[in-house]
Amino acid sequence: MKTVTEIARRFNVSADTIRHYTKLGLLSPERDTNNGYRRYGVQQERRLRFLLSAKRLGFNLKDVREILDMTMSGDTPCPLVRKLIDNRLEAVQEEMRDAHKLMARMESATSGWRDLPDRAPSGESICHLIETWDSANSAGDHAISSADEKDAIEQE
Amino acid sequence: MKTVTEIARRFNVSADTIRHYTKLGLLSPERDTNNGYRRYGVQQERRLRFLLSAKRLGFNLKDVREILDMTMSGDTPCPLVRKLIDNRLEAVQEEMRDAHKLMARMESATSGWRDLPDRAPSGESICHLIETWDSANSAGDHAISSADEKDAIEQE
DNA sequence: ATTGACCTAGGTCTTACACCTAGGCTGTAG
DNA sequence: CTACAGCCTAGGTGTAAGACCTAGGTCAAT
Repeated sequence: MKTVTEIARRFNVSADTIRHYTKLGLLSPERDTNNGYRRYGVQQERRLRFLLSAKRLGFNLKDVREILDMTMSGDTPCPLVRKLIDNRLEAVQEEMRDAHKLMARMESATSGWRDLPDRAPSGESICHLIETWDSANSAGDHAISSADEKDAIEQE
Repeated sequence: MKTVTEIARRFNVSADTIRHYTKLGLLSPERDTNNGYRRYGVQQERRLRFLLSAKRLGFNLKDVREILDMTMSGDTPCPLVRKLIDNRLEAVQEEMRDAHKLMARMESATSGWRDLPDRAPSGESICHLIETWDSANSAGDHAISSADEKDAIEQE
C-alpha cells in the first residue's frame, strides 16, 4: 500500500498527476483511517499502469475512463478500444498534416526573409516581414473577395 | 467602421474571436457613443489582418502581443519576429517528431491487434489488448526497475 | 408593435496537469 | 523535548484560444 508520492515515483509521474487521476475517479485508493492519506494497493497500481500505457497509445483521459467503465461493468472494452484508437489515429494524422503545412509556411517565410532588411514600423505597416509574406503567400486569403475589398475601400 | 459581426465575416472568423482579441487588447476598436457597440476602422482591420497572418505563421497570441507592443513603441519588431519564428519552428518540429513516434506506436499496436480476439476483463486484466501491447512494447518502462518490482510484490 | 438579427458584459467549459496556500502529520537527529 | 525535513490534505488558480450561454438592450424593417 503506497502513498501518493511513493506510487508517483515508481511510475515516474508527479504526485500531482496521481492526485489528478484520483480526483477524476480513474484511481480509487483506500484511505488511511488515521490521517486520511490515500493508500494505493496492487489493483490501483495495475490501473495506473494500464492508464499510462493507454496514454502512450494516444488515448486521452476521457477515453481511459470509458474503457475503465466498460471493464467495471464486466463488458469487454476491446471493440471500443479498437474504435477509439482508429479515431485517434486519424486525428493524429490530420495534426501531422497540419503541422507539416505549417512548417512549410514557416520555412518558406524564413527563407524569403533572409535577404530582407529589418525595417521600422510605420502607420501603414506593423511588421513588413509578416505583411510581405502575407501578400506574397496568402494573397486573396482572409476570405476577402475582391468585391468585398472594393466595398471596404469605398467605406473609408 | 464595422461592427464585430461585420469584421468577423470579412475575415472569416467568429464574432467571439474578434471579441476575444479585443478583450486581450490585440484590437482596440472605437466605441459607438450611443450604444457602446465596438466599431472597427481601417487601422484595426490592418491589425487583424496582421494578427491572422502571424497566426498562420505559427505565432501565438502572446507572440503577437509582443510584436505589437514593440511596434507601438516605435521599435522594429523584425529581429524579435525572426527569433520567435525560429523558436516556434523548433517547437513544431519536435511536435512532429513526437506525433510521428506516437503514430508508429499506434500503428504497431493496431496491426498487432488484428489477430487478437476480444476478451472479457478479469481481475487481472483491464483490456488485454493494451496490456499485451504494453508488456510487449514498453517492457521495463514506467521507470520500474526489477528491484522495485520485487519490493512491490513483497509488499502485498 | 413585432420580429429577427444584432449588440453588450460576464460567466462557464474544454485538456492535463503544475503550482500555490494554509494547515496537519511523521520520523529522525540533537 | 523539540526542531526540522519531508510528507500529507483540500481547495484554489493558471495555462491556450476561443465556443457557448445568459440576461438584457438595440436596430431596421414590416
